[in-house]
Amino acid sequence: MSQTVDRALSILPLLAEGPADLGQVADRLGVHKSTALRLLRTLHEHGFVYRQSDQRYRLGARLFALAQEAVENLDVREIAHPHLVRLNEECGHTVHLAVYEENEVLYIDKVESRYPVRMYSRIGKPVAITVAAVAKLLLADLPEAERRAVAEKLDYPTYTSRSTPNAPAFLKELAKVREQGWATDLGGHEESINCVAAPIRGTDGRVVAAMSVSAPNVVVTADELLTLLPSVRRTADAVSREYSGRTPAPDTV
Amino acid sequence: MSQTVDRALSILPLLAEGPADLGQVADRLGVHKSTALRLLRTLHEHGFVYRQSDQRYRLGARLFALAQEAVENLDVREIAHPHLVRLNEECGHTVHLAVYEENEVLYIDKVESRYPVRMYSRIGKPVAITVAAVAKLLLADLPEAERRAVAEKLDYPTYTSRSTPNAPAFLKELAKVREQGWATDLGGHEESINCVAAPIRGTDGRVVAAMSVSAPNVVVTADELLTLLPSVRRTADAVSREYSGRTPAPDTV
DNA sequence: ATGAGTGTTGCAGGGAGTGCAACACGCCTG
DNA sequence: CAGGCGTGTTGCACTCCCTGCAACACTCAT
Repeated sequence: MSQTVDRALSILPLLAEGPADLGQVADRLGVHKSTALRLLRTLHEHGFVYRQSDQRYRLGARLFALAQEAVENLDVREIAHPHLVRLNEECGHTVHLAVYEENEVLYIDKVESRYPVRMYSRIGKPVAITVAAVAKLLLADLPEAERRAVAEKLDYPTYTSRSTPNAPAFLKELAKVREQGWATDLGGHEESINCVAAPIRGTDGRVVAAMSVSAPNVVVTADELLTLLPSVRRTADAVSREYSGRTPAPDTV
Repeated sequence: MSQTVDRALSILPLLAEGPADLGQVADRLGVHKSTALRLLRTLHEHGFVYRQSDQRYRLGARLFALAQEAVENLDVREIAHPHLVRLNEECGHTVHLAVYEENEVLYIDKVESRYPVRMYSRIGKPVAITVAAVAKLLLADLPEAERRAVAEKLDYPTYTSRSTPNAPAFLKELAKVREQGWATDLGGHEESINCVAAPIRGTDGRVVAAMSVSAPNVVVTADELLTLLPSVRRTADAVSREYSGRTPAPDTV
């Protein structure tokens, strides 16, 4: 919409890949060096990029601080956190909290497993949207039209033999998830990792977030993990109640 | 430098305080609504802001994902992390890693205390720069001129009776820290919390990061905490060695 | 020294962003 | 239901700000 801003913002993901010098930035933006320089300067003044001692640019600290502030302001996260901790204390496995936003699902909170063998994940990382249990719950609740549109647009990488293969299969799975009110991912992302997830709803019943328990099957089998479903659902419901009670106007997140 | 970009970027910290609608954004920027709208649209397209169901804007997920990616790419952090974990296993207290960047010191990694009573802090949060032990180490290593300039410019909030009161006192403290090669914060930020910190150096001997162990004095007295100084220094030195060995060109971070 | 490779700085032209005013919409009130 | 707010949105001229160029400064190699 705004050319200058558009270019400036395009620099950031570019630098996220790693530090780059002026020439590289200019090339990848397709603009003159002097133009890139001025954009970088503006970003620099705001602390969004940082200039290393070797003159190359990389993402700056302010960006990081901003993001932290943003995520801390998410109501659901704040409310859910103690519940996640309690669930973790109860079962010992990794507990995740995720939200949906603009074709992406991402973890906004996490409590680490207390077992030595842990699942790898990180807060802020976009989730494997076609297979993750939390993603299924969040997408299953979208309005029909949007759900179809999103499903069509997605890629369906075959992480494992049990990954969701394509849009129709995904939509079918979403229908099932929507019906039953909970979801699983049994080795669809990583062969040896299983998850079981439940939705968190706002006052209007819309799914605002989803939480899951994940564990590698060297620790517990899929069947054993499924026995945790009731406590996961109980926890999610408790969060829903608290969330609904506290927020007067229901936000999408 | 670039007006449009400048304005657009100013929106982000503004939204970090909380969601805002178009009018509020326009007012605080001092521009016409239509201008603000176009800036917000551009930010939106890049996923930096998100539009809630009530039409208000807040910071978007991409921002968060970007920041995570950025911090994961920091070499020091990657190298230091296992060492921090080991130190935590050894002593049980909260371990922090911090860097300096453009008049700010911020935590880039943290291992939580294993004691029930913990110090509050968060990754990405700017550190109380005039009192924190890690901040002292990072600032003490700046070139004389810059160090003075920064010290003059800072505020000196009196968090407690033992907080650094003003620039001269701070510079004196920095000189001492520089001399001895380690630093402490004994109740300068929170009355009941003590820290002991050591520097991490790059190939050229410049301080690139600092790490600390913190504990409330209900868990250990300041004196007891000081007995950990040798292991903190040992750990920091180990990180320094590994970091120097691995990075061919020394970066400021 | 000499050159290639950087990053940096005026400058003039024109395209891009700006503010205005008018419009569209939802929401409340009488 | 009409009317009146308070929003967010769009078209359109004007002009200002951004752009690309070319020349300059600087640091490394060889």
